Amino acid sequence: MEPPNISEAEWPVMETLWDASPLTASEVAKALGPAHGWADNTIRTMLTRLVNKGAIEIREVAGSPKQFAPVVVRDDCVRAESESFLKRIFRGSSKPLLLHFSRDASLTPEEVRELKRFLDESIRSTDSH
Amino acid sequence: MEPPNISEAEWPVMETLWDASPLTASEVAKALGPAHGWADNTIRTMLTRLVNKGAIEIREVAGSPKQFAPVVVRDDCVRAESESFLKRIFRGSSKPLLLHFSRDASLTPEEVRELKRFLDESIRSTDSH
DNA sequence: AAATATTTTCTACAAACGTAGTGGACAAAT
DNA sequence: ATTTGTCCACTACGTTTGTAGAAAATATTT
Repeated sequence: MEPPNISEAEWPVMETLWDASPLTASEVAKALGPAHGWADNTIRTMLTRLVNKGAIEIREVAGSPKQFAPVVVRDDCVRAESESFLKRIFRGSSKPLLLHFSRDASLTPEEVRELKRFLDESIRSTDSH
Repeated sequence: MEPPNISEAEWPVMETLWDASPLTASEVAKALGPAHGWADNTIRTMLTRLVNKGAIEIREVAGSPKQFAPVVVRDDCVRAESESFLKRIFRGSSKPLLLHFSRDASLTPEEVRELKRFLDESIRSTDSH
């Protein structure tokens, strides 16, 4: 099950549902807050489209508003988007990507330590033979 | 000058021109090769649209096919896309992004060293005062 | 010049996106 | 029950994207 394409505007909606679900449409709207300046109906439209895409599903609850919950796992969507991004913008090559994002990362020293550990591990697992 | 939005399909065209320019439409088509399976006219349409977006420009040459050349700098486009990607998919937070892409990066030990240097620098530039 | 190949300009058209309005259905409050 | 508020199903509509055909304008070859 390839995760469906989630459009730019749809991402915040998905994030909301990944953070907490199931939620009714108005709960989603409340969670998103006024920051986006979206009319309620806009959010409902996005929810409908996400249902059609198979990204989320409806939970019918007798006598009360419908609820929505993710079907696709966030991690899968992140992976898919990341892969496509890597290919498209960095020609599929991780190193330049990592360099790019390292430059402006403004991480704390602990975060840097953690990352370096990861990098070391990625070597070890690579040159196994 | 904010770089204009370059769509998914348009990126390979831009890359071609960033690699070598100016090129005529058919040179672009040749450079792209048959891999994409695009009709020539498709490529021409993309070129026209990129001109309209201000991403590339036409160099008129009397008595021979028009040539196209980038107006926007690759690095600016990469930066813009990267920022939007970081915000959208990783909630603006570099660390998870770096972790994600480190995992499957399969870098050589030298590359890892280089990256670590960059990470260290990003600390230093942060706590400067 | 006539025929042929190439280039360029227009037009097309469906799917996806961003953004929402309308109007009916249903539930809650008076 | 009537009003009022909420929810939801439909419809709308301009833009961007992916993909290209048709036809006119030019250039090239014979």
